[in-house]
Amino acid sequence: MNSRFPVSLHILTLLHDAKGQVMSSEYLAGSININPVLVRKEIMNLRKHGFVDSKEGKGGGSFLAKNAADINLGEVYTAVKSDHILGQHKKDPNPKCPIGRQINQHLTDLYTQAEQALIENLSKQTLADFALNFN
Amino acid sequence: MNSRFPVSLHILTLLHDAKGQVMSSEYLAGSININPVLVRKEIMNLRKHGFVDSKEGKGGGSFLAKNAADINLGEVYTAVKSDHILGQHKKDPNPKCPIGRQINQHLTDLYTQAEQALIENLSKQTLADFALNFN
DNA sequence: TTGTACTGTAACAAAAAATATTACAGATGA
DNA sequence: TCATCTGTAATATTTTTTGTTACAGTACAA
Repeated sequence: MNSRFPVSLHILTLLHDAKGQVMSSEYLAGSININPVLVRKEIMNLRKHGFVDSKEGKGGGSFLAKNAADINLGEVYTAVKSDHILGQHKKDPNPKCPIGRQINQHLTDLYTQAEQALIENLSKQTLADFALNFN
Repeated sequence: MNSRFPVSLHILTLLHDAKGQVMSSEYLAGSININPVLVRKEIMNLRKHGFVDSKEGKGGGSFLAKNAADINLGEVYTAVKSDHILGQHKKDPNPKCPIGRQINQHLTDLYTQAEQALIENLSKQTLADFALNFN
């Protein structure tokens, strides 16, 4: 499992905390303790989804593009996730086995509904709620 | 993300389908299309949790140790999961940053409740229900 | 108009995690 | 007593994730 979700949430929390001030990838990376290039990549994704925006050039950096109360954690999760939460299944089970032949379809169905429950739970909380935890 | 959950579920489904007959790790591995040693390791874990049992020696193999209707998928997930579903967070964010200093605790809290929702959803379905999908 | 400090992005390297392989002792049945 | 399994360790390979280096392009500011 990669750490894109926690990294994204960390970035968003920092940007929220910055109250509109632009933050450099260098600074964000310093708080998270990862490479600035990874931060910039993650920010590209967050931008693509409309959560943040950024300014190039001297004095540039990034900032929240919408109100923290309008970003829910289910959306953040969705924006970040790539493969199935329950573990990617083998692409090529044995087609000669009646179970092997059908398992991927049924796993996909199972994952889809389980993931939906996860997302619904995360969606109950906004970035603003989450940031409220910090003092 | 490893594929322990789908592998475990695949094994359990095959054993259920076998209706009590012992199945060799070789056969199971053949349906899943992975290495038999991995199957045996996964079976050790499923055994430890009381889902299956196995017989050594010639003609040996494994079989379900309880009724499929008494194994729910939430339990299977719990038996198999190692790290956090939402991605493990960095162990060492910057302690000098007020956000970095506290984020891990809050991520853990968030994960715990989100994972709970996932498990509750999975628990609605038993192995018997899942196996019913196959024909 | 030139230097400085950023972003965006690609290409490559290193580290970590997952999976596969080999090997073999011990159990069990025929 | 042979053949066929499990259980398990040790090691190798592959894949995924993360880090690093590099540099073009943008914007501000002296």
